[in-house]
Amino acid sequence: MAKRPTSQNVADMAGVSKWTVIRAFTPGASITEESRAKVMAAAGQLNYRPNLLARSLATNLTHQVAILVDDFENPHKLPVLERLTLELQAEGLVPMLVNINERFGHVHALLNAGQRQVDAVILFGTAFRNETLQDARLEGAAPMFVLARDSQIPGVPAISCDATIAIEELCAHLREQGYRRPGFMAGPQTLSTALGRRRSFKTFWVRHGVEHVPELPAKSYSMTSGAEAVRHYLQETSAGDRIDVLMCENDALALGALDVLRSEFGLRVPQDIAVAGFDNIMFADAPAYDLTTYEQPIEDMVKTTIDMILGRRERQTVQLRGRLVVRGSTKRT
Amino acid sequence: MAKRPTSQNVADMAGVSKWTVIRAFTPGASITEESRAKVMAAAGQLNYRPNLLARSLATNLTHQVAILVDDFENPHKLPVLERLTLELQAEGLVPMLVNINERFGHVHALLNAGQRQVDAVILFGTAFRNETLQDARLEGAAPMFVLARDSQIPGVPAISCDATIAIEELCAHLREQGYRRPGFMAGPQTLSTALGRRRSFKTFWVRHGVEHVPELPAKSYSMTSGAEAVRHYLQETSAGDRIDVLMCENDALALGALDVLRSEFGLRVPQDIAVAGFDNIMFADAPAYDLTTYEQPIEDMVKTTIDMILGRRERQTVQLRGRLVVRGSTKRT
DNA sequence: TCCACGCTTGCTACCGGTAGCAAATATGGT
DNA sequence: ACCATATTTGCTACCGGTAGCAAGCGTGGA
Repeated sequence: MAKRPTSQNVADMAGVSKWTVIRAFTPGASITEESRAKVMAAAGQLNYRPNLLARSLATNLTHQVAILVDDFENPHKLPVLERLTLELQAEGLVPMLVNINERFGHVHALLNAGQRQVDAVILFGTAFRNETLQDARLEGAAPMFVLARDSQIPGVPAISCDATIAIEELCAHLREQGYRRPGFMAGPQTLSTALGRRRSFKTFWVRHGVEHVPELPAKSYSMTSGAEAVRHYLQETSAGDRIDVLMCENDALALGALDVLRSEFGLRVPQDIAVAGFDNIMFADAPAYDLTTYEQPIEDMVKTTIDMILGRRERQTVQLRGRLVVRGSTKRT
Repeated sequence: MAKRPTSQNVADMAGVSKWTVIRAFTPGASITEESRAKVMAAAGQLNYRPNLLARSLATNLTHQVAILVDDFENPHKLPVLERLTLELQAEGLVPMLVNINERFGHVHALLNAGQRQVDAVILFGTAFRNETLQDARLEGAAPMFVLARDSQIPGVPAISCDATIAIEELCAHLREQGYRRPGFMAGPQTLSTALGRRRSFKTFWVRHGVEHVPELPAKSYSMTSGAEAVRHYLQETSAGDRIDVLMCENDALALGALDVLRSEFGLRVPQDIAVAGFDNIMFADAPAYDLTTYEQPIEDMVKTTIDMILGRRERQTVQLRGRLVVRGSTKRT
């Protein structure tokens, strides 16, 4: 394969120095129209475009942003990734997608991103331990931003959906519909950065006189875990003691639960039991599910994150307001 | 923020030259255990790691691979992206995710990837015109690979699921179940690279004496388009003339169709009409859908692509065999 | 006519590595 | 002890740009 032409090649052809070539490609640089035309003609012939790698090395700016993701099971990731890539690209930033898993952990990924000199790292909904991000080796690495999750780490801003408001709105709706025996399905609790949804949920019901809120623990944030969790709960609980509304930490769990409630236990939703989720994934809207849920302000979150990355906004944790989406799975009437 | 240390900084601290520092970090380089230890001690102190940008510039290898995606509506993208990122990372390659859309087309993306000196570009299921990829400006750009789609472009290998075998297997199953009035729901046909699924489907039924195979055109590969397409078909067709099995070009279309068949027209699946899809997305397995479908050999496709990128396998178009997944939506018995 | 000034162009030094040659040092055989 | 050979280390040149200074050039005013 032919080697890519460099500014020097273009310069030779146009009969100018390589710096003049560079200037022709630098907006606002000092160059005559005549030289620019000569350069552009030669560049067009040779099919020249500046090497961004070399530019990055010299300017110490790569315009690359790493996005760390660890849960590809959740369909919610897709629309956020779409938005994130779209908006990053609109700002001339290039998204680097990093798959976090057992073999490729946060520290590994962050060190790697650092070596590649990325301008910023977005931890998109990944489950991390606070200590991990405070690893000494990460000193002086690229600035980090936590998206769609909490973060207690000083200096690492989190941009997420305001869980307190969200859960208040959701619960107010559930109470209004007459539900009084709430249960909560929670994802893995091993991480200190667990979402505040569970806490807000309990707080609401305690305030309204419901002391005991059963918890259905799920192994992961997936449909199958949601199915398992509700199956286990129903097998262990007598019909009389059963909850009448199940709030799930996200839609994936909720949809898994819904399937089991209906197809395995023959329960009617929402007559026998209501179900609500969080995220408003595409399938929540399908007639087969018709799930009440809460939509995160994706666009707002993404734009806020990018504004912080570009320094157009103060880098600090913010919680943005989402939107309640009421559907059939919680409408008793 | 403190500037990252360079090999020179480490060298000064360890009392050696910067080249010795580099050698300490180069596997198999000629260096004494003693020097390496000195260097590593200093490097540890300073928290030094080689700058991969500089390395890439010098070696003309970035170990970056661009992945072009244009349809984030399809849930099938997620598991493939997971696998792709996982396997790329396992080979020390970094995935760059590029969102292709109206504002950011193929040529733009390819030129950009070229400027960033990526080692390869993967067109993952994107809808492109042949002429686009033959744009003169793309001369000498990074090698391209088409994943999960056909490609007629010479020099651009496509790695996809063998549609002929897949459709043969699917149709054989449908015929065996007694279905004799097949219909096909096709995605947008504007592109010359349309999938071969439709052709194979017609071929099968013509061979088995079914001359007329109605076609249900969908505007895009999404659930809502699938819903629309089937809605339109049922409104236009009298009950007697109706098909008894609907094959959809992918699962997203199939699930949208299923929802409409059941909830809007009160049809029973598979008794009144059977439905089959393609891709085996997560929700195809849900009790609410229980969709018969065909699973693409994701792992095999991804590994083959990477082998070609790394030059471990000849760069040529291959079609790999997937797996038929029979579920309730086509089981009459 | 001459010089001051502004715009344009070319230059050196640099970003942080790699490649491969040459010098310095270590090892071994006789 | 001494030289041949192998290993280790340092060096120059380079990858393809950027930054900012200095020289070249053209123009206008005195």
